Amino acid sequence: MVTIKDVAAHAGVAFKTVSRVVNNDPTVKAKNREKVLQAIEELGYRPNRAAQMTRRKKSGIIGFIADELLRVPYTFDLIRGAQDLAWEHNKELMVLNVNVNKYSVEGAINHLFEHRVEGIIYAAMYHRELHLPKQLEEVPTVVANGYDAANRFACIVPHEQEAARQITSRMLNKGYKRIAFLNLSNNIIAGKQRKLGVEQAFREHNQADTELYVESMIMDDEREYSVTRKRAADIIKTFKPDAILCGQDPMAVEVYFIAQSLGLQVGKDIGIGSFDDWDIIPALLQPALTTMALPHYEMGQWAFNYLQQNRTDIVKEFAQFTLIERESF
Amino acid sequence: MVTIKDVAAHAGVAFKTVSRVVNNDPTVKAKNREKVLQAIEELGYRPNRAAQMTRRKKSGIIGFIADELLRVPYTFDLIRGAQDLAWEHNKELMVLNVNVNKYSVEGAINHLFEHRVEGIIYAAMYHRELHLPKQLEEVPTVVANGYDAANRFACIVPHEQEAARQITSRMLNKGYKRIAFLNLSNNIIAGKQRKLGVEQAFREHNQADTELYVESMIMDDEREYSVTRKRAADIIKTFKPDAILCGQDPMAVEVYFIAQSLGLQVGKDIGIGSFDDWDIIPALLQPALTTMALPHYEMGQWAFNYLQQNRTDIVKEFAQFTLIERESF
DNA sequence: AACCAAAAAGACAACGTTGTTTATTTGTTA
DNA sequence: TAACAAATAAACAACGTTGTCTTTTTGGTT
Repeated sequence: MVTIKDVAAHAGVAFKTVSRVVNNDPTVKAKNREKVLQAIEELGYRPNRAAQMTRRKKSGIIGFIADELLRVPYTFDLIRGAQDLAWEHNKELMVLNVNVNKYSVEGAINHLFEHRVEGIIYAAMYHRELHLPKQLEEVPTVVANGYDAANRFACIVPHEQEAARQITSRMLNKGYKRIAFLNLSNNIIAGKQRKLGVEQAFREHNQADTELYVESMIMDDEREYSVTRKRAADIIKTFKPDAILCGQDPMAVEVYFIAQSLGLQVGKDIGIGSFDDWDIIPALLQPALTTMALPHYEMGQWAFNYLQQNRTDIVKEFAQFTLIERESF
Repeated sequence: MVTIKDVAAHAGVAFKTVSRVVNNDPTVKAKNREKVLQAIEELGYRPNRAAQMTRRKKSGIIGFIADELLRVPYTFDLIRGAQDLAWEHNKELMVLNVNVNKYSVEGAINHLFEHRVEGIIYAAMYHRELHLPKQLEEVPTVVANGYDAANRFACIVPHEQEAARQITSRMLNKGYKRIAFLNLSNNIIAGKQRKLGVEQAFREHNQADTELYVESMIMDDEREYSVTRKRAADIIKTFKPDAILCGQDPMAVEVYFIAQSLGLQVGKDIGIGSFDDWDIIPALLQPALTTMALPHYEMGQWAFNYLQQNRTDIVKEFAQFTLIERESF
């Protein structure tokens, strides 16, 4: 590979002068700068980051640990959010996809430490409490889409309750009166907090809580989908809601099928809303599904910025969902 | 940060001895090795990769350029496939997500070159011909899920035709006789080649081609979904197929809705098959959708192995889809 | 105990940069 | 034109490793 010395020889200057040009040091005369730039061009010189790192004692690398199963499609936006900013700041994001069965989180951290990362973003697949290894305390760390159980690190999580309040409020404003909320499991944070948000909206609208039906459902497993569908059908038949709020878009798919089977036209006979903005699902449904989009991209950005600004305050930041209005209610 | 010299001082040996221990050099006496290992443990020493890189003149980093829109959920498996192997070989994967609007491919390549990557995996979002920058010729490069228009690099692509042949053959074997193939656009490779595969299966089964109806549809845009759905309904009514093969799983969702609206029970009154194994969609549908899974993980692995083995042969490898049998036909 | 070969450990240079110190060139003023 | 300060360029050390060469230690043989 071409080194700074090759460029210097080619341009007929000291190699330190080349270094100055590369680093935009203003104390290089225009004529020499020109010569050097031309030599760089001709030889195709590119600075060696590893050498820069050793000398500067800064890596310019931010570690990104992607918690276990980054299968949920939109979580990739977490990476994109961080990476787009990293690019702007001329830093590298080193993404390690941690699979509990294969390489442990500790292993990933070790890797990153060997690269002398300037900080670590730990991103969880879904909003949850995390028990993070002590090692992470050695380097600035920020958690995205989850929070540290021991409250050692700053974090950003989706504002579940507010999102639920907003979409429910929107439904009530549109005139829907009787809402069935097919919530996620009550064992996970999203389920717990969204329920609070829905109830809050009902209170704020002075809506009788008898007009609200909440049931928690599990949709973690393929085998449970048909159970979900049957149960949802029962609820529609017995509670007779004029709108259904689904805990996540995949559940909305089930509800659309039920609605069709019952001869109910979504958006007309029954309103449907949801959470996530899961990949192409909302657009695929007809009418297209109105849903609260998870703020993954924003969380990725926030996490990067937190590190970039050398912050050390242990905050818990809430990221706002975005209401994506389509035609389902 | 703790350096090799700190460890040496702590253990009371020359720093070179520490280096030997770290690199498993057998010419270190057990007693010294013990002392060094203990010092490493006590001080929490971790080798500095950047320093190793400069001295060894090898980076141990493989670049991974993720073509524009890695939004399609399962394409993340390409990264996983490569990264899992990288991990095994104690190498780092440096993933750059290239967005045509923001940073160009050239910019990404420059970044990677500055890190002195030992090779580059260029992964396309969907199977297509690529016009890759000349710069890539400077370093071992392999293309995944696409191929270089100028045939300068080895590549691996999904075996579209064979996949189509297999699933069609499976349908015919199961007794379906009259198949409507709602193909992807004929302008893209997957569309073109899958059509060939379907036709091949028909020939191999001595099935009259009048029993096959093929129509290419575009599903690139939300606004086209309802068009797709209407057109598909027409085809079912006029061609009266006993099975429908969909060009991609999202299209199958549309077809399920149509089937339900026509009172047809999927898997009984009409068989449905598809391509992609797109995220949770196949499992979400009821009955669950039988589909040909795209071999993204395998392509990622193959690409890494190609580089790892220092191959230079310009091959075009075909990756086999996997038939995921569920209950839709 | 002296010798010697083999094993082990140490010393020192090198990798490609940048930081710091020193030397040279340039331009201005007397 | 001599003097001098400021601007520019060069020289050299340093970053944390590993490669190479040299020295020391070890243990077996005479």
